[in-house]
Formats: sequence, C-alpha cells, structure tokens
Amino acid sequence: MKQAHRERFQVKCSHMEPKLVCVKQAYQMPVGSRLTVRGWVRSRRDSKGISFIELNDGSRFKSLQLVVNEGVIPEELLKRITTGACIAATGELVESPAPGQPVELRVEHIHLYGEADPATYPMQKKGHSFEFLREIAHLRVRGNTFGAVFRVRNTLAYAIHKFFQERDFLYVHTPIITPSDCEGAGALFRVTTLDLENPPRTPDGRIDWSQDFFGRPTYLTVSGQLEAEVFALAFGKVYTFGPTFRAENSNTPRHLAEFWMVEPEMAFYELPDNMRLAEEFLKYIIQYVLDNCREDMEFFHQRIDNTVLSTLEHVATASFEHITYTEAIQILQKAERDWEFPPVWGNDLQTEHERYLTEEAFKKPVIVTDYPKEIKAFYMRLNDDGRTVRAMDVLVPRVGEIIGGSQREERYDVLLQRIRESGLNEQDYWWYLDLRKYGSAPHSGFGLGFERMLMYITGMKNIRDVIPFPRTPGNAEF
RNA sequence: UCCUGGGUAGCUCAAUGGUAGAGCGGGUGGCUGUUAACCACCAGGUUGCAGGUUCGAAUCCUGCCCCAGGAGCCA
Repeated sequence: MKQAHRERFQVKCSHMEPKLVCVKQAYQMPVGSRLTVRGWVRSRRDSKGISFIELNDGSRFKSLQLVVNEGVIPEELLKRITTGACIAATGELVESPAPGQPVELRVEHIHLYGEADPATYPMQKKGHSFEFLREIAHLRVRGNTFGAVFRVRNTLAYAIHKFFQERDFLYVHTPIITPSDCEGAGALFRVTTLDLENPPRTPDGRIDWSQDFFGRPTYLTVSGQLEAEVFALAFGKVYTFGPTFRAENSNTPRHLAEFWMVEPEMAFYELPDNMRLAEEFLKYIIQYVLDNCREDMEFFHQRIDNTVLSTLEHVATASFEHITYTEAIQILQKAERDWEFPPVWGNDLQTEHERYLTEEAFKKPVIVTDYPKEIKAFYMRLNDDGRTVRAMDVLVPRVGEIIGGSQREERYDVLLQRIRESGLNEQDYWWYLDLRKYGSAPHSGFGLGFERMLMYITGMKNIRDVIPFPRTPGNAEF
C-alpha cells in the first residue's frame, strides 16, 4: 500500500513544475521532488553512458551531484559543461546508489549560461597555493576554502550584530572621513580633491589645505572610537562595525591597510565591566559560529588546522586569564627563555612576550591590564598610581592581540593634561573635551579586529585570505 | 621599513657551470555509477627584468622588480 502510494506520488511529482531551489535547499527536499538548481560546475566525470557533474552555488559547502544519462542532453552540450561553467539543471531528486552523497539530481534538462574554457580557466580540481589564489581573488571564491571562509565571515558578522542587539546596544555609523588623527600615532590615508600636480599654495609656499574640499586636511578613519564615545554618552551602550584604514607599511600575515573593526563603547562601564563584556562577546560569537557553520568548520579542522575545533570549544567555555602588565613582566622575567628583547617594566610587550603568555604560560586567552601610561594612548584613564592606565589587551594563541581597549579618561583636567603631555593640539579635541565638561561619566570600550577574529576561528594563517579583496602595501588589484 | 628565504611549463616543484625535466592541469583516445577517478599518447618554456663574468649561465656577480616568512607598527 505504502509503496503504491509512493509510486503514485512520484508519478504525480514528475508532472509538477520544477521548484527552483539552491543546493542547500535541494538536500532538504523529499526524494522524488522535481527541482531546478543553478550554479557553477566544480567538476565533471564521464563514464560509459553516464556523466557526473558536481554543482556548487555557494549556499553550502557540499556540492550537489548531477547525474546525466547518455542521450538526455546533446553530446555537444555536455562537452561544454566543464569546470567553472555556469549552468541550470532540472531533474528529479533521487536517492544516490553510491556512497558520498545521500541524494543526487537525475538530470532531465540543462541550460548552459556561461562556458569556462578549460584550457585557460585557472581554478583546478586540485588544491592551489593561497599565494596563487590571491592573484585570482575574483575566482578563488568559487573554491572550497574561500567558500567556507566567506560563509563563516557572513555568519560571524551576523553573530556580532545579534550579540549587541540582544543586549540593547545601539549600532552607530561613525564617519569614514575624519579630520582627526584619533590615536595620535600611525600613518593615515589623506583624503583630498586638490590637484596633486599643482596644489594651491599659501604665500609662504606651503600647500593651502584651506582650499581643499573640506577646507582642512582630512583622512580615512583609523578608528570610530572618539565618535562612538559621543554616542555612548547619549545612548549608554553603542557599537560601531565598519571599515578602518591604516597607511602603515606593514607587511605581515596579520595586517591590512583596509580592514573591518568592531568597537563597542559603554557609558558607566569601568574596566572590569569592559573585560567581562569582551570575554562574553568572544565566547558568544565563537559559539554561534560553531553552532551555525558546522560543515565549514569541519573543513577547516580537516584541511587547514586540526586544532581549530578543540581550541574554539575550549575558549567558548574556559574562563580567560586576567593579569596586570606588571604581573606579566614578572612572569616573563621568571620564564627560562632567551628573549630577543628582555622584558623590562616600561617597555611594551613584544610579540614573543605576548605569544609566550597566551600560548605557553596560560594556554588560553589572556587579558593584560594596567599598562604604563607612556606606551598607551592619551584617552585611557589614569590609575591612582599615576604611572599606569586602565588599558586592556586580549591576547589569543596564534593571532596575538585580538582586542585592545580601555576605560576612558572621563576627568576633564586629567584628560587635558594627557593631551598636552602627548604633544597633541588640544583645539583639535574641543568636542572630545566637551564630553568631559558636560555630563561626563565613566565609560569604556574596546576594538576587535574582525579579520583577526576570522583568522582565529578558521585557522587561516594569512589575513589576506579572510577578506574578499585584500589591500596591502603595493596591492590594490580588484 | 629592516632581516631571511624564494621567483624555472597554466599550477606545485626538480635540474648545484655542460642537451631545461616530473607530477598535476589541458587536448586526443580507451575503460569504468564516478567521488582529488583510472590507463595510453600529445601539446606546453624569453628559467622575474636589465647588465656583467665565462668557450658555455636556470646555476656565478651587480642593480632593480615581485612574492612569502620573521621583526617593528597595530586590530
């Protein structure tokens, strides 16, 4: 009876209009459904009287196997369906007789949207080096690794918004173009409409920036923090999530000239509250990716870094280590190690020091707080000792500093003093100082490098492989 | 920017002063409900660029360009 019912159902199905679905949906459809899927061919394998096409549309890691029996489509068309080609396929979803996939599509019809000449199409079935794939960033996204990277990137971005929105944070869009050198350090990209071949000059021969578009020098932002503080002192809890630009000539696997940063800023938060939020935040977004990108994460675990799943599961549950800078220096000085730079109180922690702390001393994320004021930014709140500031750096294995933050200096006189000490022009910070003059409050915040987080989660070793089109010194292709 | 290593076929690499090769990919044919398929044959090169040394340079020397890793800067 049941069998007869199913046969009748399938006959009925075969007369139904095919349903247009993505590959991810196709795997969830009942056997017997008539479907149309569209995507890009990963590979074609021919046998006597039968061909197998792997079709991927980016909707999930796994491709859908299309089965083409001889004579169903013209031989001439089949030959043009090669790796990289874009097609639509219509057919019936059937159980697969072979291991490797639960279901497959028995093809009735194929439409070829766009061919991909196999003699010149650079993506091969076999693995390529990441260095080579960077040169073809417009095509690398069709491969397994970059498919997984950018699905995880999407999910991570969503998790970040979800975390803050669930906690009543306001998402604020801080400006991309700013007049201020926020950190007081670091090279900026200048924004100008002046004719660089023949710029207007002042009587003493200098470039006359007053004739520039904004009537003053402007730059691409290196941080939205100062503007986020404005919003924190009106909305309480806010965050920014946007592009950030650094013109440093950094050539490392951890630096980009254009990257994305998440910067929460909270009124009434002191440093311990800030630390608690950072830890809760990291655990939440890691757990969200583990729960929602299982298939992609298993790929990273198998092919990229076989410690990635266990590390993330550990981080999502273990508590972070908390130490002060002073304690960190003591630990480093006691360590039996030949340091290239011996740890000395007053000097910044070197990469080798940070890695020792997080990878060897504690083997988990470490939050280091209360750095000497000389090595941190002017806006960080001065401790009562007068020597240290309420800074915090979150260090994680392999990536190093993933979060940098602090409690902000909310006392007008102290902040003014720090601005002057740092050699900054206090007039440039008039509105920032005003925040301390009118209704000031203790407040804190931090910055998370989005791509660094993505490296940590995926195990990818180079930051240029977790952003769609990396901008680094000497490279702005695409 | 500094230090180190590298640049040879579409890709990944070999050839250590003496005829530029292999695997993969590509083409052709064969075989097979295939799974990074398999077998055979074929095509494929300004050895990063410019000079120099040498009878002879992928190989040695000089300069430049590009890539990667480490450092600094930082997220």
